[in-house]
Amino acid sequence: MASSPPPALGPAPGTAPTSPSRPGVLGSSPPPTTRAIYAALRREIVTLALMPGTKLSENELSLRFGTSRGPVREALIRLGEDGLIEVLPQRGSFVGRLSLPAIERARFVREALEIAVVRRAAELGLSPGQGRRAEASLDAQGEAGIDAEHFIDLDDAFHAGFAEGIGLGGVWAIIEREKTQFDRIRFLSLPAATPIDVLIDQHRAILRAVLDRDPAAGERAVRDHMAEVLKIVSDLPTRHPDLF
Amino acid sequence: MASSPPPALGPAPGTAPTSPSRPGVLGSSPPPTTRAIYAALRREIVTLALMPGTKLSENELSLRFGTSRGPVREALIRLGEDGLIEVLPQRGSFVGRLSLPAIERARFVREALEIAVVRRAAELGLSPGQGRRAEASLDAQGEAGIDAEHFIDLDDAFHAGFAEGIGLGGVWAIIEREKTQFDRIRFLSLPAATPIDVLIDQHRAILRAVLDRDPAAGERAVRDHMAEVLKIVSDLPTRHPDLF
DNA sequence: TACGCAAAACTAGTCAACAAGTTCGCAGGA
DNA sequence: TCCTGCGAACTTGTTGACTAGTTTTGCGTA
Repeated sequence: MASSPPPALGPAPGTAPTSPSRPGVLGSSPPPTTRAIYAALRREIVTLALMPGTKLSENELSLRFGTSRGPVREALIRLGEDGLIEVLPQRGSFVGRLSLPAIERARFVREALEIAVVRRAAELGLSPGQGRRAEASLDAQGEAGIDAEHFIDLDDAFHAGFAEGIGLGGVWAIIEREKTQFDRIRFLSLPAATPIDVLIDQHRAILRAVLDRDPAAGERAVRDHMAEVLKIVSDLPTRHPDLF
Repeated sequence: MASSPPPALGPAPGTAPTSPSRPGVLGSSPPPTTRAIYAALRREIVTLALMPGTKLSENELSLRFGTSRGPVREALIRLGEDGLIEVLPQRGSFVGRLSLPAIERARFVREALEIAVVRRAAELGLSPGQGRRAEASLDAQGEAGIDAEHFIDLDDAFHAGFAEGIGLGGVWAIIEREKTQFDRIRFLSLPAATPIDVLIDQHRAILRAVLDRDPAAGERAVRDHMAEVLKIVSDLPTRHPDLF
């Protein structure tokens, strides 16, 4: 590898430099190679391009990405820390299967944190700029329409906005980490998912509560919104038993 | 290193096999070497045996633990993921400094999650066994008295009990992750800390609310309890400016 | 004495080879 | 046909050398 010209980063399907914002308070930027591998694999796992249970060989991956096993190994550690893969010593690394308890736990955590965030946002109020940006996001969400992946990005940004609005952007990083669990089922059940219009209405209700400075209404709106996930989940294990 | 008989794991001050329970839903047990190094360093950082800002050289550490740089490196990655160290490429790894925003964020997250947990515990009720164990923990806390480190263990177990009681033990893993931030300041200000009696009274209030099936009272009790941290924090940066 | 530059002594990042363990398949016998 | 056991082909874990970058040190010069 040191003798031949390195062909840069590999022929991964979706190697967009997605940056799921390190949760840590400290900078600690991983080296670009490890980071790129992490981002690529993470994306593929979340979008179910890599199905749960798939074997991930360090050797194969290092071949595919054109590096040695070292950086691949470090990326796998990070993914393991995120609960996305499972490393069985001397046996192999596997894409983590979906787990109903894990999904319920993620829902619980997200609900608790978003309620706290929205409540505080309603108490403190948003700056005019933040309010305007939230409104703009709502419009953009309506226009996104069919493009589900784009809508998801806007969705995330909308929610993250409240955490940043109260000066606790780091909280969104934690939510994002947990959210991964139902991002996977979201991609699994995109057709059957809740109509986007309904989601946007719920977003609108949350924003209105915050702008009205009404914490209780905000909490109710968030609870409604989070309940949507439950509807999607219920019959999933019977429809896709191999993924659980 | 390969020629001489490996002297097992090194002469670390506190190499007790502390197991801060991996948060991930999946098993993913790291290899014992990495895990031991991680546990030892984590303990030293949290107890301030390693002061914020201290340089951690991969070379030095590998020498100290009697391994190569590989496992050390992997342990450092995990610590970085926990926000306990900061690794600056080509410059060095450093024990993370304390940060008021990070501490406030941790407090916010813990409060939000514990409120949600205690509320649900109050709604669902505890099993007789769980109730008895919580009572027993209260007694033990009283007996722990001076032994601060032992009290902290009991404290954690008491709180974790509620999460497990509602079948969401994983939630405590997230709290524990965040809690690290004020574990460090707890060790910093042990003498000036809130008297243990007060803390036990607050614990008792939380448990009573849960046993009385009174979610609102539970939330108030948790809020009171979490407010203690704020009292400790306030004048810390002025007393220990070098740690921030 | 004070300044500037160059070399040496660090740092983490990467790599390829080796070690130890697990799994799978095939050959041979009952 | 079925069971047993050996071996080959995997897997991750560990190692020490090498690379590229940063910081520090100390010497030579003004």
